Amino acid sequence: MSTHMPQPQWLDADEQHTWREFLHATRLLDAVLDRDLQAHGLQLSEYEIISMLSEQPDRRLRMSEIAELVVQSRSRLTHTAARLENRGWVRREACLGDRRGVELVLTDVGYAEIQRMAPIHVDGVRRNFVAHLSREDLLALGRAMESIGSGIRSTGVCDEVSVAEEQPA
Amino acid sequence: MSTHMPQPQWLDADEQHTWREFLHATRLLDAVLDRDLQAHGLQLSEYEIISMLSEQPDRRLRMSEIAELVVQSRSRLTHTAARLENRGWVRREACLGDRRGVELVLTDVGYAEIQRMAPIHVDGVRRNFVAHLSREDLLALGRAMESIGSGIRSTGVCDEVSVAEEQPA
DNA sequence: AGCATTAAGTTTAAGTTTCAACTAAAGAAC
DNA sequence: GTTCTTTAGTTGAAACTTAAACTTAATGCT
Repeated sequence: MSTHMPQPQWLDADEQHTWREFLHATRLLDAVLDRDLQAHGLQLSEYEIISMLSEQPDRRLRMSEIAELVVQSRSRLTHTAARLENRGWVRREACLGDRRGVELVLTDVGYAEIQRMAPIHVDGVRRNFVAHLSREDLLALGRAMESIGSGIRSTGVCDEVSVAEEQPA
Repeated sequence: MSTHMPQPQWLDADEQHTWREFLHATRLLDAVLDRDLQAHGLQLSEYEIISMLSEQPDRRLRMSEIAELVVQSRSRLTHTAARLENRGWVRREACLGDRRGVELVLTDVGYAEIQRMAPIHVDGVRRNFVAHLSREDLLALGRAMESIGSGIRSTGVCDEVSVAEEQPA
């Protein structure tokens, strides 16, 4: 190492290329998946929340757990939950054992809704994502993303969007 | 029910796992990269625009070209460009040859700004993304993302967020 | 040429997300 | 058992993004 990182260590051609394509592809992917759901009146970020709930045995999850799972700030989740609640797809319930806590519960209407959406969404994921990966690549990608994810979680997105230390100037 | 698509073809365990990790990792990645830039007063989406401009030989690009490159709606780009213009980092110029067109030009101040940001951003990309990929995985990922990207571009994000046909009911 | 259509950008309002401040409860320290 | 700190979640305003309507110019068609 050095006293202070003289060079920022640029990306080489392959690294740069992969990063570019990755960024661009993820943006496009988000856009199409979102658009397909929006055509049925639901945002991808809302879908993700409901989807998480639907997979729980009791169809309920604490706000803070959801926030971590879907990588949203607590504040954002509060607002989104309010919207979903207004549509009658989820319900807020006090959390037994921790009186600060709130659980989001998927209603029957909400459950029906996700059942209806899921095939549409999955089809989009298959056509736009899975279909382009060989089995081998699929597995390698899974491992890579796992590693990237845990790397970030460990070095801290911290809370919310986290406070980065300001450089000493 | 219809004659079409009897089963939606669910994802198998590997596919599901990879998709989950992918979605989660990309969200985290976006969050950390954005946070690192925000600490210096710039959003990732703004950075991307300026970065594209800085790579052009004449540091200029048409609005519509930028919009495609960074996958933003034209409207969003108009607003963002206005913000950047207010900070003095870009300038709007009429487009010779097409009087509807507008070009965004990176100012010297904007150029200096991106020079300052680039090392920070690249460092984040390296630590949180590149560092987790073997050379082999890196290349495979590059190819896969290329394929995903062109797949989506061909089947149409279309314009803006595109209009999906409503199902016949 | 003359009219319809498409493309490039902008605008305004509505919708969503972020940011910072806030309430309330749980844990820790003493 | 207070007091201090941390955690959970909400709130309201500001910032940003989206959606739809609109302006202007380029293209196509006849």
